[in-house]
This record gives sequence, C-alpha cells and structure tokens, in this order.
Amino acid sequence: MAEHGKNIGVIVPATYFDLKQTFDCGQCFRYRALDDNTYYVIAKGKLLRLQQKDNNIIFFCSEEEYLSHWKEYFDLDRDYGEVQNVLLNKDEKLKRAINEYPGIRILKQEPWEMLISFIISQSKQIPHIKQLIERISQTFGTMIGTIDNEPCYSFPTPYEMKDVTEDMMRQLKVGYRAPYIVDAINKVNSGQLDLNELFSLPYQEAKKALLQIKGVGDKVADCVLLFAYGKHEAFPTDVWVKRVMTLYYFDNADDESVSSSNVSIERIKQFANEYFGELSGFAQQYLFHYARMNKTGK
DNA sequence: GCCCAGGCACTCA
DNA sequence: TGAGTGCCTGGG
Repeated sequence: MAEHGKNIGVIVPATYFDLKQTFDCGQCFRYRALDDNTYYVIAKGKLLRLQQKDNNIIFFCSEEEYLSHWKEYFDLDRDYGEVQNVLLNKDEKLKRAINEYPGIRILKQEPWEMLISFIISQSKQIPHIKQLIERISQTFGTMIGTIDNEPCYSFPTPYEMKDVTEDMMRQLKVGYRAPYIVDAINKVNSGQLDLNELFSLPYQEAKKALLQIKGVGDKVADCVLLFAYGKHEAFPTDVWVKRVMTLYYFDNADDESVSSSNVSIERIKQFANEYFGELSGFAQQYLFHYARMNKTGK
C-alpha cells in the first residue's frame, strides 16, 4: 500500500521493483539517472523524480498524481511475485536471468511515443535513440519543467506533429526513418489508425493495425504492443533475444559462450509462444536484459 | 577510414 | 518463402 509521506511524496514498497533495472532494461528512453538510486522520468506529459531508498521507492509527487498517472505507468497493480513464480519453474537458465534482475517491471507507456521511439530504434544503439527522441521532444513538444535548470519537454502528441514534413525530420537526423515517422503522423491524425482502439483489440488484430504503418515490422509492433498496450503475449525478438533464445533453447551444446546455430526468428517466436504463453513478454524482458548485460551469445 | 548497431522495405529467385 | 541488399547517422 502506498503511504503519503509528510510533504515528501508517495512511498511505495520496493517489492519486485528496482528503478535501475526497470529503466535500464531497454523499454524506456526518457529517464535520467542522477545516481544509481535517483531518477527523473518524463512520461504522459509529466516530469517525475523518484528515489530508491531503504526498500522503498519514493515518488516525489502528490498522492493524486501518483494514483492518476504513476501507479499504472509502473504497473503497480500487478503481483510480479506471481509472474515470477510461474517463470522460475520453467528452467534453470530463465531462473538465473530472473534472479539477477528481479526488480524489472514492464512499464505502461504512451502508445504514440512508443510507436515513434521504436520506429527510430531500428539499427540504432540506445544512447543514440535517446538523443533523437530528446531532439524531437525539444523541437515539437511542450516544456513541462526543469532538471538542473535545464528545460524538459514532453514527447509531442500526434497533433503537435501534424505539420511535420520529411525534410523537417531529416534535419533532426533520423535518416531514412523520416518517411516512416511522417506516415505514422498522417495515419494517426487522419483517423486511419486509432491508437486508443488497439487497447480493446486482441493481440493479433492490434498488431495487424500497427503493421500498416511504413517502417513498422514485426519487432517494432511487438515492442509497442508490450510496452504501451500491456499485451504480454508479445515477444519482441531482436538480435539480443535471438542470440539468447538460440543459445538457451535451440543449442544442445553446454558451451554457453557462443551460439553456432542459425534459428529463424519465426521459429523462436513460435517456441516462446508455446513455452511462455501469456507471460512471453515478461520472459522476454528478463532474458533480453540478462543477455545484454552479460553480452550473452556475442 | 571502416564497420556496424535493439529493422524494414524492396527485389529477385 | 527465403535470402540479399540498401538505407541515415554516429560511435568505437
């Protein structure tokens, strides 16, 4: 239960909840670490300071704002103990990944921001993705506060981006992704794609809708469905997940340093779907983060 | 300078 | 249906 600290903010027990693990696991691009325990995050048009302290997380905001914005954002209604209990019994390799990073939570971020963020993410590394999202926010977003006297901008809404052209995007150095972003802007603003409607659609149908956008393929669509819509059947399979899955579930060799086989992404997704079921997205996140931190398979 | 990164679209067999 | 290739850009 969340308590309201005296003029401090809202205090939540850090049960299955670690700020560093949650922010560093690649699902979120708009956070800043002041140190290992203190973070700023920009989401839903708000700026929030958070601190991990004495087995608690302190949200520096009003109780009202915590309830209306952040409780859902951090998926705090879900019992991650239950999720982990199921997954811990699957196999030793997954167990090791979970036990190393038990504090990962899957955030519920804004669909539009996730869509553009993951369109940008293709063939880019995380620092560069963050840089481009920051640039887009500074250019088209709204100023919502400051960190160390530096202004902070919300991620622009589709409406705020309605007049954006391919040239403007290229000037921000998004490269060949510029027409993809413009296509997304047009489809959403014209009503051809209703992002809110996807919440109520089943996974496959929601995915089909997202795939209509240029530059959105299987992987990008799965990221949006998992990190914005909370559709946990999604199993985004990028190069890291492919490496770790091949190594853990398709190689018979005991050598865990490098993978020799070449398993198709389609086969991996099918296996994940049968093996992890409705918890695929959680398993993906534990494995992805573990693989990346340990450079597994590379 | 060269190579490649958390993909995708397009082409050709 | 699958493999091959080009694409912007920045960092190692």
